[in-house]
Amino acid sequence: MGAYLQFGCEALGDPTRFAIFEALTERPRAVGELAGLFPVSRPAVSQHLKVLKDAGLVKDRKAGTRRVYAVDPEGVARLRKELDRVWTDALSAFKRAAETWEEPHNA
Amino acid sequence: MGAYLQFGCEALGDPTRFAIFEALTERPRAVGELAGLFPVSRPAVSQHLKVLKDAGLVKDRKAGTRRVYAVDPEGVARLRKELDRVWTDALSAFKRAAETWEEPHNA
DNA sequence: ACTTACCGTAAGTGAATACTTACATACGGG
DNA sequence: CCCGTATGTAAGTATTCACTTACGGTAAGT
Repeated sequence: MGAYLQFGCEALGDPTRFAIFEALTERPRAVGELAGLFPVSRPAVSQHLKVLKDAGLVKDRKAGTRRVYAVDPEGVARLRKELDRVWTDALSAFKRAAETWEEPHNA
Repeated sequence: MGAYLQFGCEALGDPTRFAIFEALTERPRAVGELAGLFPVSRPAVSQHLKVLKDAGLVKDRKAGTRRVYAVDPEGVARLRKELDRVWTDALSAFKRAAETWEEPHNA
């Protein structure tokens, strides 16, 4: 019953952006600190963070002149739940087709 | 601890490709059948299926003149496990930073 | 054998997007 | 105040990548 959901899997599609998110799963970090971890410019990191934030996967907080980003547990839980549904459907589809693997349904 | 993994999250980054994968979580389908479900050409579907197959998320089987694709439970389980680690890290990072996040101690 | 159905791949095109540099803004320290 | 730090945004570029059409190849039906 897909329809197409955008929930945030797109946000993790880019390797650099995924790596930035993964760095935030270690601890909250400022933008400049993140930029030092990857071979991209600081503005590029800012743009990736914007995508992650729009997807609800991270949130930010002002700390003096710096801006600290951290994972947003709410968005993370939501994405996890959506994906868990997909994985469950996938595995149940496999079990269901395990024996009828011989006859594909046609349209 | 990162390094950057490619495990297959990229494969689900594209909406069309994700929808194709989701269609396979319902039941195994032939290429032509999948192409009938989305407003893209059949070769486009073939290319998406190649990406999904290279990521280990689907497998294929010849059935006469048709080729039937189905979810690969092994690759699905692997991706699920990897992502579960990420989600776990994310939530534990949140709990660890929960106290220092809300109210910065005024000084 | 000829034909039809089904599919993968090659090649080329167009659009999405990740990246850069340049600029404007907010904060804190001297 | 002035200055250095830290960041977001704008604008432009370049590269990725999703898509199409064209073609070749295989399997089944007649």
